[in-house]
Amino acid sequence: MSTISKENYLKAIYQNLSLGVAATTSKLSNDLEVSNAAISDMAKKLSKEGLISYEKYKGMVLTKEGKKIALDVIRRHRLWEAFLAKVLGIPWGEVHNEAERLEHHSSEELINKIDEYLGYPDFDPHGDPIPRSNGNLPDAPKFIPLTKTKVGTAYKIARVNDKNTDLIRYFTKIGLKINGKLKVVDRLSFDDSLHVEINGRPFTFSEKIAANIFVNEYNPETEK
Amino acid sequence: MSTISKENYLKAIYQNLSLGVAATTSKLSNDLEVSNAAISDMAKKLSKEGLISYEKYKGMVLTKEGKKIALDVIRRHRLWEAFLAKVLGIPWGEVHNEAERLEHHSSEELINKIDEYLGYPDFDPHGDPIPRSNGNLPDAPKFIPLTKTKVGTAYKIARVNDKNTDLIRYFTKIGLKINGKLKVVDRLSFDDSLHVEINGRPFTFSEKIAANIFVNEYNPETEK
DNA sequence: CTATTAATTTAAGCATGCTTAAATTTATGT
DNA sequence: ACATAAATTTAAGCATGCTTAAATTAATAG
Ligand SMILES: [Mn+2]
Ligand SMILES: [Mn+2]
Ligand SMILES: [Mn+2]
Ligand SMILES: [Mn+2]
Repeated sequence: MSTISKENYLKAIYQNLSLGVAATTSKLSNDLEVSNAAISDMAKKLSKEGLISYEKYKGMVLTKEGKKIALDVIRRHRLWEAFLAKVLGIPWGEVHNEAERLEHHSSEELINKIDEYLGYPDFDPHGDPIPRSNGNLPDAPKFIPLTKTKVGTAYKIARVNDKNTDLIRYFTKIGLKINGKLKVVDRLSFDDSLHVEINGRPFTFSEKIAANIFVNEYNPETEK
Repeated sequence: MSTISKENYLKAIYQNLSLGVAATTSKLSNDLEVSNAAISDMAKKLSKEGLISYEKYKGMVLTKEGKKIALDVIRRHRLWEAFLAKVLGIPWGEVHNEAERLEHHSSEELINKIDEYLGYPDFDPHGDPIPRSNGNLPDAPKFIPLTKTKVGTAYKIARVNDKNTDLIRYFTKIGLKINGKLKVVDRLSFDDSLHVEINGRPFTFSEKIAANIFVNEYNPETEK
């Protein structure tokens, strides 16, 4: 049977794998903030239930069934984020934490109602794609982290990491938002910090911040 | 610390006491669908935490602190019910089950946003009063169960039991709704079943159904 | 008042999901 | 290749919230 804990493990495994990161014991231990022993323990259970494939000392991979559950949790999470932001005006930096709990406690009917209410959105407030009820992900333009951008080029914000409230509050403060424009002015080789321009105003991002912002090349044609 | 289980126990105790029913082991065992032993067990814990006062073989009573938590859970429950019904159009018979889970997983900020969004409503979709954030209950006209009504008199529906989806679906089907009008036509002494009229149409309610509908005397002055 | 029944509590045990500490396996540097 | 370090698993144990079965207390009928 699927429990809250199992849903969270499957989600964490999926999110690592989808970023090309191996779902190892220590990585998941770090992500889920539980001991390595807890991960090992749960790996056995999930494997026995056919939700992951797992061999001792190797990482974990989701089975078809496990992936289905993971995507469904992510769907519920992102729809809640979108819904809370849109209907209640909860800031995009705060919705993640609410969704983190609600995602485990909403019926399929409720989630589908939310989906319908929002007009079947493709993306959540942070630019993350919302899995459809059939388990498919909407097509999305490939984006790159700000750390891999070219100096002197303009970009469009496609996605930000949604997990840190403070960081997103800062984004709001400086006018950085999804689909907004950002120009990369300079990159300091000393620490890879980045000088950028948003709405004509200059800001400096540490490499760590830049790694949490994802962009596409800016195409003036598609803008108004 | 307060957990989901403890919130449910406190809520069940409150709801019994507020109906004048003693919160005994067997009553709570029945309400919460767990064994008597589980109730006894939890009673000790809640008592130790100062949330109820409890003596073996006597019933349980909420302390001030316990009552505060109970009212807060009920507040969250009823605001969720009202919100889901209003925003997503979820039928009033279905919202209870959703709220039963969401009530344990929403931050105070979220609940207050919902409250604000709804314009600080006094009642939920079933006519139950919504505790305010300060723990007060809104003033409400006292109502009586349909079983205690007088034959030949018209009443206004004030509240229905929200716990049975099928029953409420039936109410919807026959046009019975909160603030709607209902006339008591006859009561059969054989089984205390009730003949009523709603929108000019006749229906018969068993005593059990009648016990789950609460009304005030109908006052044509206050109606349009 | 007492015998029987009903209600409640106690006892023992189980599943889940954690923990820390010890043991084991794998990876790495020389 | 081999010693050491890092990662992982195993072992033992704990808290929560249940269960069933046995023991105890309270209520009730005669
Ligand atoms: Mn999120
Ligand atoms: Mn998001
Ligand atoms: Mn309800
Ligand atoms: Mn209700």
